[in-house]
Amino acid sequence: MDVLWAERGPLTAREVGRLIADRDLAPTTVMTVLDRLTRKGFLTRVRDGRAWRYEPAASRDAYIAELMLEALDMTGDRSAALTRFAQAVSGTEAEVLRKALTELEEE
Amino acid sequence: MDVLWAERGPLTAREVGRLIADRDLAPTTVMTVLDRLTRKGFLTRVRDGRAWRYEPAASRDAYIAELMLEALDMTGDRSAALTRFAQAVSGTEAEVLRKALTELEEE
DNA sequence: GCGTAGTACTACGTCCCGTAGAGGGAGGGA
DNA sequence: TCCCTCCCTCTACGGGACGTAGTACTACGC
Repeated sequence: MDVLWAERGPLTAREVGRLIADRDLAPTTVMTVLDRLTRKGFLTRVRDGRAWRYEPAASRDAYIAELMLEALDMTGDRSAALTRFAQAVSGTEAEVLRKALTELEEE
Repeated sequence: MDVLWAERGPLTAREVGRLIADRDLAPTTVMTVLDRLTRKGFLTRVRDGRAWRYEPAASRDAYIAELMLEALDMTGDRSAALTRFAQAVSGTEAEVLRKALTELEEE
C-alpha cells in the first residue's frame, strides 16, 4: 500500500494509476487507497481542476523515524530500549548514528 | 494485549488471570491470548504439572529494539532514516544513545 | 466415581486493509 | 442541447488479526 507511494516523487493524481499499471488495479482502487492514506494523514492533497493532486505529508525518512519513536514510546524504560537498539544496529549504521549525534551536538 | 504481559516479571500461568483481575476477563480469554502470543513467538511456555508456565521470549527492550529495526527495514535509505531518528530524539535520549554507542566502540 | 482446575478447540463481533462497483458532477464534442 | 467521458465520492465485500468467550476433554484429589 505504502510501497506504491513511498519511493515516488513529489505529487500526482491518477497518474499513480498509470505508474503502477503493472499491478492492474481498478482506478477506483487506487483512489480509495490514496483517499484512505490521506485520511490517515500520510498524504496531503490539493485540488487541481476536478482532480486531486496527492503529496506525501512527510518524507519517507521522517515517517520511518516517527515509527521508530512510536515503538520507543511503547516501553517504560526508553533508555534501556535505546541502548538495546544501539547494540543491535550494524557497525556501519552505528557509525551513521554516531555521526548524526555528533553533528547534533555541535549545533 | 501485550500490555498485560509487558511489565510483568518472569513467568506465570493462569496467575496472569489473577494479576489482571481488574479487567474481569474470562479465564479462557486470558489463556487464548497467552496462547496466541506464544504462537506468534512473543512468549515461550513450559509445562508445569498440567498447567503451562509462560515467559516472554525476549525482554521488552529487545522487543522494542526489534520493532525499531523493523521500521528501519522499511526504508530504502537506512542512513537517512537513522540520521532523521537521531535528530528526532530528545537531548537526554541522544545522550543515552551516544553513551551506548561509545561503549559499543570500546569493545 | 465425582468435582474441580486447567487445557485445547471453536466461535463471534469488530476493525483494518486490499480490492472494487455504482452513482454523481463537470467539461467537451456532435 | 444532449450525450459521453473523466474523475470523484460513497458503499461494499472477502480476508485476516484481535479481543472476548463458550464448550468439550483430561487429570488430580477426595
